[in-house]
Amino acid sequence: MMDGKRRMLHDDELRDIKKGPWKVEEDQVLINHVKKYGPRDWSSIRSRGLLRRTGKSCRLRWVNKLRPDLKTGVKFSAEEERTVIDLQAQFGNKWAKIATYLPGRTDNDVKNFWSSRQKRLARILHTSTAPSSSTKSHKTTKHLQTPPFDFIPSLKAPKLSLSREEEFAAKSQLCSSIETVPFGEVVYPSPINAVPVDQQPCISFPQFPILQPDYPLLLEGQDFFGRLGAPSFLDDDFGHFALGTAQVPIAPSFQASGTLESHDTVDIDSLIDDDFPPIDLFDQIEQLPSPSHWS
DNA sequence: AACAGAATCAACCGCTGGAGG
DNA sequence: TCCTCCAGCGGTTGATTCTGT
Repeated sequence: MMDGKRRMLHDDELRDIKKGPWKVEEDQVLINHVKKYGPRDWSSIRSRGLLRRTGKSCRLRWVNKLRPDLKTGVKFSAEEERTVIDLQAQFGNKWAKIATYLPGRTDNDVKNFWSSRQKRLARILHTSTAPSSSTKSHKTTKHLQTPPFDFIPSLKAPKLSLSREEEFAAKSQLCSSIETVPFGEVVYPSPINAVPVDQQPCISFPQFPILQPDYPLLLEGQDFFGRLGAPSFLDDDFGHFALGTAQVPIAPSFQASGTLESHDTVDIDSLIDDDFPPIDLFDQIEQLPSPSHWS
């Protein structure tokens, strides 16, 4: 419990703290501090009266904005996107860790990129599942029948901080649940079916391979859902994630459409950036059988 | 041109863990 | 051992910019 005097001092300090956008002069002070002392002793900046910012705020400003090696104003390249998606699958939302693999990018950059992507994809899926609520005539949604995506909002990411045992248990549960997915039969290309359980696509999700151009279609389908934000896409629980991974319906859908064969390939870069996810995806989903035909 | 909605960005907040007294 | 301080991290929010209608 603080005594009154110290409490008052604390409140005064709080009142004296400046927040909000940084001015050029403040930046200059901060840069000068770093030049003199290095990127440390952030709280001394305020205690010595140089700035009315908290040490925390100073550090953040330096790390996210003033550091000389930052790629400010440069959009994420396709390669960087791939890296983030891959590493997010490996490490989960460890943005700082992921950022260390991306020169010139901060954890904030990565985090913003990811959340922006999640929002976009969630919106795309939501739009595709609620055609009546949209007044916009979108070429991919206007004909949409009742899509089998009602389960998606209940998806949850695997907790990537799981212990190896927990992860294995979750993976096992995930694989065993595949058979109950309400999309009917699961069709995997035989090479995938041939691999051991713990290497089948439904569970290798967080570790999908470094992508190459002309990657096989069905692995692409798998990767597509990785791109949807695996493993935290729409952020729910791992058990339902089996449904959410939904490489399950996609592969049969592509096959059923008769437009693509399992050995077909797609240009991976076409799935990234502005056109990702491929808008045609929903045309494929559209062709899925209605729930009354599932059994 | 005006507006709405989406996307992006910057900054804050709360929490955690480590170091040091 | 406990307490305090600090650095760092992830989540969230609000402002600004962009884009489509």
